[in-house]
This record gives sequence, C-alpha cells and structure tokens, in this order.
Amino acid sequence: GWAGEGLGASGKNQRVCHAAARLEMGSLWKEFNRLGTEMIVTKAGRWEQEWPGGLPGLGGNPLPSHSLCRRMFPTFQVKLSGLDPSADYVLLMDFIPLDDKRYRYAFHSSSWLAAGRAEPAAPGRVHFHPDSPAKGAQWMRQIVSFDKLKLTNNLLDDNGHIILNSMHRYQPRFHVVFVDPRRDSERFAHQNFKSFSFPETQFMAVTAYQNHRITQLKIASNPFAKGFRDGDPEP
Amino acid sequence: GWAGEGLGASGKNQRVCHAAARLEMGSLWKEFNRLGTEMIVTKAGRWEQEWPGGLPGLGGNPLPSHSLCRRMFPTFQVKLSGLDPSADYVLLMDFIPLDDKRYRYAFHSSSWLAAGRAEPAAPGRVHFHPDSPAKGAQWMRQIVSFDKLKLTNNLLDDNGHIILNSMHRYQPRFHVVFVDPRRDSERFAHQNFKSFSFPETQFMAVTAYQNHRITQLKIASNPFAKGFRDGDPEP
DNA sequence: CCCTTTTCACCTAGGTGGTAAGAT
DNA sequence: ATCTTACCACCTAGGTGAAAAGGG
Repeated sequence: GWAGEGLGASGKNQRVCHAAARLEMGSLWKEFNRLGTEMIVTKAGRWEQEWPGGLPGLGGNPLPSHSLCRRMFPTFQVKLSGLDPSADYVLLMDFIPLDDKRYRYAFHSSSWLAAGRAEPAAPGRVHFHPDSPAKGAQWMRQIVSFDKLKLTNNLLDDNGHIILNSMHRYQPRFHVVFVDPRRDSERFAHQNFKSFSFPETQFMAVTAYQNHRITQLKIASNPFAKGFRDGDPEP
Repeated sequence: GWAGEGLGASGKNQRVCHAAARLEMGSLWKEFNRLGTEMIVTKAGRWEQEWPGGLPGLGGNPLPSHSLCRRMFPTFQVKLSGLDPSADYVLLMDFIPLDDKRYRYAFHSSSWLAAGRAEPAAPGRVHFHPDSPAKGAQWMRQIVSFDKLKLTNNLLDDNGHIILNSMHRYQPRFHVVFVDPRRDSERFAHQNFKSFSFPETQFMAVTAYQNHRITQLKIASNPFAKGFRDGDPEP
C-alpha cells in the first residue's frame, strides 16, 4: 500500500494532484494567438554594455539605467486552486521548443515559412516566481503574475533570464512544485510537481515584430505602448 | 543540560545568538541624527480617497494612482552576518516610542520642546520584510533593505502600514527571527529571535518638516528630491 | 497660532515600439 | 535581402518637498 504521503490516482502527491490553473487574460492571449503571437527577445544584459576595449579613467562599466531585456506581453498570469493552503509550493516557468524548425516571415504573403532546422537549443533555463516558496493559501489568494520574467537571445546571459532563439517557436510551461519536507524528498521528486501548458500562449521569438497586426495589437493592449496609439481612445 | 537545539550563553538559540547586523549608510544616518531626524507621516491609504457621500455612476472609488503614505529616508538597511546559511529566518521591524512626551518645534530657537504627555499609542504594528521567510544564506548575500516600509498617522489604516503619532519620537527596531521547525516551537519563541536598535536611527514623526536643515539634507541626499536642488552639483 | 491635508511640478526607474544604422 | 542592434521619444508607476488651503 501507499504509506506516508498519500498519492492520487495519477501517481502524484495529494498536495499537487488536485492543483488547477486558469490562464488569466485568456481572450487577449487568444486574440494574439489567432494572429500568431510574437515576443521580442533582445541581448543586453549588463555585460553587453562594456566598452569594447575598455576605457581608461572609468572605474568599471557604465551600467545601463535599466536592463534592456524584454518582458512578455501579454504577461503570463494564472489563478490557482486545489492547493493545500498550509503546504509550501514553488512556482516556476520554462519554455520548450514547439518544433525543430527555424522560421522566416514572408512579408508578401504575411505568413511564416519554415526555413531550415532549428539552431542548437539554448541552455534550458527556468524562471522561479520571485515569491517562491510560499504557502498554498498565499498563491491561491490572488492572481499569480510572472511579470518579472524576461526574455533574451543572449546565449551568454548571466542575469538568469530565459534564453530563446529568435525565429523559433516556443511553448511556455508552468509548474507547481510541492516543497516536500521529508528528509528523502528527492526520491519523490517525480510525484511532487504538476505542469500546465496553455496552447494559446505559444509564440514566435523575434528581435523585431514581423506581422504588423501583432504590432498594432501590442500597441492597442499594452499600457506601456500608449504613446504609439492613434486617436480613437476606447475606455 | 540543554537537549535538542543548542543554546548559547545568552539563552538564545544557536541559530540567532551569533547574528550580527551592521547599519548601512551609517554616516548619513548620523548626519541626520545630529540635526534631529524627522520622518514624514501622512494619512491617505486608499480608504481616504472615497468620495464624501458617494458619487452616482461611478463603480467603486477612484483609487489613487499610488499610495500617498511615505517611506523612510534614509532607508533602513542592514548587512547581516552570523546566520545559519541553511536555516529559515523572518526579518521584521517595529517602532517603539522613545518617551511618553508630545513635542512642538520652536522656530525662534530652532529646537524641539516637550509639550505635554504622549497621545495614546497607536496599535503596535510590525513590518515583515517582504522576502521573508528566506534562508540565512540569502539574507547574508547582500544588503537587506526595508524600502517598502511606509509610515502613516492614520489610526484606521488598513494597508498594514506602520502607524505613528505625529510630533512623537520613535526608535526603529530590527528583529531576526529563526523559523523553528519543531512542532512545539511556540515554547521556544523567546529563544528564537534577536533584536537590534541603532540609536542613530531614532526620529521625530512629523506631518511637515519643521527644521529647515533637515529639509535641506533630505533634498541633498534623496534622489527623488533632486528636483528641489539648487545649482552646485556634487557627484 | 500650530499643525494637518491636498495638490502640484519635478524627479527616479523602467517598459513600449519606431527608426536608422549595422551585420551577415 | 534578412535579421539584429542601438538609441530615442513617449509612456506607466510612483517617490520628493513646496505651497496653499484647511482645521482646531
């Protein structure tokens, strides 16, 4: 029989097997997905700002006022339920290649075309939600937002950002991990997490927007892009 | 003898008895303290923004774009050492009245005068550092900054801010609390924390600055007040 | 008179896509 | 030709003390 921590029918720990995640802003994600979501990736963590050959008289590098790496928009946000309110959980995200292709955008037909095999995959990083670890009760209290997550195409990034290849497609994944207090918790690692993938959140990584309708939807829906909106304000 | 968790000579748990905290920006604190540090307290959490009698046609209150409660300047920041890197700690602050007096500022003599007994003390709140709980290693890795801590004179504040009486003197206190994993940890609560008070951080709560030299030092040293600086820039 | 509240211009800090130049 | 980078104006968000208005 199963002793100690109870296991659900799925072979998962009871602390995670009932966990459920609802994607927030689902209609916005679907609107982007219908057009083919694009997410900007840039280089420029701190190291990028070094003077090419060093510059005498200046101690250290002129650090940029803010990191130039880009967040996702829409932001990945979920409403959680089914957690044990008093148990500890870590929440994290990763990004998996949707295929092994490289793409290019055909402007004349306004469509994406496969253009060869994928480049070598970047080191597979994960992004821990900065509030981790926290109790189930706290995670379920309100929407969990991954708005600190940043994307880069810099293979040498040392700021812990998510590294993606431009012109490749990705599927964001979301993981709920129960922090098992048992001494030999490693033995149960495979039972202690539950993962979620929302197909409407898949996207193409780009260094500049290709599809003009994506650009327009970003401008229309991202508050930080308000400066590029034409007249017609809609409240 | 002492069984289980070891206790130091102080009767404190070994996890906290070696903890040490160094106040950051000590010279700036001392400069303020020499003049008599003042900290602004305001009302205006969200509830303050309600329309007096309610306004038809508007769903809910017009929430302010940002809370009007004020942070401390200088910010209370410490560098920690002597923690157990792998143990969990909660860090928090509270504020204790330095005496039972009310004060007024005599402009002619540029000095503070006692002016009667203290008003009833506000409910004694604490401010948990938002990264709590975290491992000793993480707390010790870099300076711990209480820059999210906000002060208010609103006795009915429901945003969890620190409530202080204007024209009263306070001593900030800093507490390191070991998160005891034992079932009966309540029994050891008195052994599991260590507190720190830095005399140079004591201050007078005010609704508007009284001492002009304090105002000038705030303007000179707080980046957010740069707009009020006269010429002479000093890098 | 003393103290508090409100509103404001002016900052810090950082998230947008546009644009032109650069790289391959 | 295609893709990437650097810099920019223009936003959001929010932390300053000044000044005027308000209240006892």
